[in-house]
Amino acid sequence: MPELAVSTVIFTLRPDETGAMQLWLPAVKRIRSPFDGMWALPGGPLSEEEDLIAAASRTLLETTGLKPRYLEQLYAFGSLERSPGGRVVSIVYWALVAQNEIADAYECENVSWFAADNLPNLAFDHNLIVEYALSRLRNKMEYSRIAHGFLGDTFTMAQLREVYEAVLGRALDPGNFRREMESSGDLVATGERLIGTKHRPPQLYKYDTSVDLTDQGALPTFSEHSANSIKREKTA
Amino acid sequence: MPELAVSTVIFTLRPDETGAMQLWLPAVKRIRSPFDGMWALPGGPLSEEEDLIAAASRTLLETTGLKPRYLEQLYAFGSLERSPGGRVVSIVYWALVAQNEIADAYECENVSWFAADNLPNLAFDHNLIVEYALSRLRNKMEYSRIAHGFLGDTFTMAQLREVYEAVLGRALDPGNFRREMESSGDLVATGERLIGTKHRPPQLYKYDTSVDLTDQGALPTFSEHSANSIKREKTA
DNA sequence: TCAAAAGTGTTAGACGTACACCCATGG
DNA sequence: CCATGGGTGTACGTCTAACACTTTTGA
Repeated sequence: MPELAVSTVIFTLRPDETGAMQLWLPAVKRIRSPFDGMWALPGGPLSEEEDLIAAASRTLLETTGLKPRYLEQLYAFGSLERSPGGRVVSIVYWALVAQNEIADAYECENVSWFAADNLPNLAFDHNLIVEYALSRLRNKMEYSRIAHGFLGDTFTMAQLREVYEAVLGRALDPGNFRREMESSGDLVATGERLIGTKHRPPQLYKYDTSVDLTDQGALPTFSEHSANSIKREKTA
Repeated sequence: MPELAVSTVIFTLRPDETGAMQLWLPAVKRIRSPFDGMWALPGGPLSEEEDLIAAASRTLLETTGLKPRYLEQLYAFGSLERSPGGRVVSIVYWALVAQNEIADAYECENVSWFAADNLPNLAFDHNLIVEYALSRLRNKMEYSRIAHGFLGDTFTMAQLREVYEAVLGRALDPGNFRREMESSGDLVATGERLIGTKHRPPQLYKYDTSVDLTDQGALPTFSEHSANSIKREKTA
């Protein structure tokens, strides 16, 4: 019977040299065959007494020291050729974590973070999997409110917009973006302002977690921070 | 290690008493514990030497005698409680077949078709799975061209519209629908007309299979009849 | 000639996009 | 008072929904 594993693509945003936000993800170094020494997505075999999402969440905790702000199943990969030396079916999840929550302690010899657009050759079909996770992330960014998975509990409109811009890879009109977000009903102004900027102090917002719709499919509900919400999805 | 199975939700459209199209799907009668005697989604354990999608396709062939016109992975279900008596992880696919292709021979004591909105209690969590498959079908109907998975090679604009109306559960404006479909570039007029109606004979169309885009994720490509195509997805 | 569906035309409103402009703060 | 981003106003083009209307067939 085929072996069953769970892996997770974990995204966060980090500023690059110019200050622009960029997607990063962690990989772990393999310490046995096949692909010994190569970087791979964090994960491992599914144990008998563990839920799929629990396995993904545990993997994430072990790799980053974090609880995810968003976690969703991506796809089950099971083609015959994907693992030399033995059939493996991998159920892959993808997750968002906030940059400011990442414990530096977890950056070590066996765990390393890479820019998503500058990955090394990964083990197995993991480069393909990351590409697919990226497309899902970008797609979902357009119609759901997952963006705050990258952010702290409060944030300015500009910070929120930077998340969208980094993920979608294009500039957005600040005025239109503001109106769109405000009319969505998902945001609540905290009344406080961010001070210390060298310009007009921006309003701080948080997400409205009171009205937390789940998907129409009513299925992969994840609510670590009530992160989920769906209007409609356009996927593959 | 958990057992690994593949199941498939197979949709087709049948006219009800009033002539309106309705979604139907086949179930198979279980002949062993657990849930002995209950109806369940067609499927079975994944063998060592079989691709996931091949297993789904085989299941479908055994149940309906058909090759699917559309086939896509739905979700991997793996909660601990879903199968009394032993952990089972099910990777579920969903499929579309054309009504006129279904061989009646496959309707027997152990395989029966049900209206999707009038299902019996199914084994395991299969009612939940069908609900999820339905939401995915409805959602995907709005932005992709899967509709012809229910139809023969040629069809009239009205037949195509009936598919949309049945799946989405609402009436669509014939004029606007026509323009939308024509401007999509996916349809080609065959030049022939359907005769024998008691009104003006409608144009017959087929799908343009020359321009067959795959999804942006570039992943679950299925092209039994070049059925795939994606613009954007909105899902859970 | 009538019914019924095929197929075309037209219009009003919603919505997205672009961009001009004022506001509030630090330096 | 200037630079900078925060925040607001507005107008134009496109898309969509609604519906009137003409066309072509069978009966």
